[in-house]
Formats: sequence, structure tokens, C-alpha cells
Amino acid sequence: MLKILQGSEVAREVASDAVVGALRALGDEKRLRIVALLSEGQLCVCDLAVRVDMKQPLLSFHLKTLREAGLVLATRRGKWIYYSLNDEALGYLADVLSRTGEAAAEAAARDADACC
Amino acid sequence: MLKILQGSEVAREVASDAVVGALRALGDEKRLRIVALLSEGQLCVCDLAVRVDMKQPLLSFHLKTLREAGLVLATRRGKWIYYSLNDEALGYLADVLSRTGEAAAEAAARDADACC
DNA sequence: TTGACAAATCAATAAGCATTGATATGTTGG
DNA sequence: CCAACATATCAATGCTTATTGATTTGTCAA
Repeated sequence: MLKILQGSEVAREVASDAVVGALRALGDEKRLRIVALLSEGQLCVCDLAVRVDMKQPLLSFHLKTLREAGLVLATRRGKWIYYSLNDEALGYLADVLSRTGEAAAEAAARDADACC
Repeated sequence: MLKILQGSEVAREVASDAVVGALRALGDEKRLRIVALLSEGQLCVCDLAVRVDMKQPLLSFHLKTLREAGLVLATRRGKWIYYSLNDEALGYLADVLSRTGEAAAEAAARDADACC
């Protein structure tokens, strides 16, 4: 999941299942809030629940969604399960979007040349 | 929309409405496919419709979604409307995700220190 | 083993999106 | 102005996803 592909064309890479899945998981207010909190450090579900003002089952659902998208990692420590961001996955997503934007900018420059 | 904020904390910036909206718009297979195609250059709706194998009203709906999220730009040229990627918006999104990932990596390093 | 607590799962309902076909708007050329 | 074409919008339907409360699983400590 969100494995780093090398040398493939941006256009194909962007629309891969892993990328769609990760972006879909991120495209939700509550889940993005969770991601924002986790960017400051790992948290157990109970602490997260307080911070995001969600009931536990709902939070678990959203965490599962993020986990399945490869965006967060869970590690149990005693009674608690700590969630943290998968920074590699975020970096990879950022890289894909960045390269897509760059490709678009280059294409726009070409289009402008061809037109005028 | 997707205006660049400076100096604000990553955690707050990530979960902004504009970012959620853009990520939600991108988190769809068909729309991401559209974005991938547009990264190679601008296209009119009719050409896009052929490439993505969608009926025109459905494509228009997805384009509207992308437009409202600030991810694509539309310019009419005669009878045709050409869509292109908003590379600044993509760059901004990439930057936000990248900084979120970096913040998480730093936090993880701190957590590791504190723990062992 | 039992009691207490953390977290996940389940089943059911509600809410939001995608999709479709029909129709409307806008543009060009005659 | 009219005919033809490109695109957008609308209304209706179905599908996916979020949300809730109840229940289950897992862990610790006594």
C-alpha cells in the first residue's frame, strides 16, 4: 500500500488505487483533523477521542479507514493502542501531487508556446 | 480557495476547509483519472469524455467538483471549454502534506527519545 | 479467575454522492 | 435568426459512506 513506484509516468502513477484510496481517506474533515493531531505526535485512541470530540466507535471507524489507506500506524502498548502518522506515505503522496503539478506547469508552458 | 497561508501551524492548516475540499475532490477514481490526463496538457470536455469513457453530463459533474475545489481551471475558446490543472493548487496541497509528514517524522523522533 | 477499562466490530439507520436521461444555455456558421 | 454542436444543469434513482448504540475482544491488576 502506497508503495513507492519509481520511473513510471506521473500520469499513470497518480491514478493508482493506493493513491486514490489515500486521498479519499484524507478527504474527510474528521479524518484530516485526526491526521493534523497525529502530526504533533502519537496518541492513544482515548486521548484522540477527547481531542476530536468523537465517540469511541466512530473514532475507531475513522482510524480503521486511515489505517487501511496506509496513512496511520497502530502499535499496542499495554492496554492502549497508540496511533501515529505514516510519514513515508504522506511524503509519497506529497511527491506524487507535486510532480503532477509540475507536469501540468510544463504542459501549460508548451500549450502557451504552441498557441501564441 | 487553496490560498497559501504563511506562518500558521501545520496542524491547523492541514485541516482547513480548502484542503479538505481539495483532497475530497481528488479522492475519487474518475476525478483522479481526469487530473492525470490534464497533467499532460489542457483538454476540452469532448476530448476528455472520449479519454475517460464517460458520458458528457457525468464528466461535467466531476469537472464541476474539481473546479469548485480549485483544482482545475476552465477557459472557453469558441465553442469549446478547455480544462487545465491548477498547478499552484496542487503544489500547495503537496506542500501541506509534505510538511505534515515532516512534522510527524520529527514528532516520532522525539517520541522515540522520550521512550527509550 | 474476575473486574475494570481500552478498543474493535456489528447491525441498523441516516446522510451524502455518483449516475442517468432529459433539458437548458451558450456559441458558431450560414 | 436558425440549425447544429458543446457544455451545463436538473430531477430522480441508486449506491456508498458516516453515524449510532449494543456487543465483543483484548489487556491488565488484584
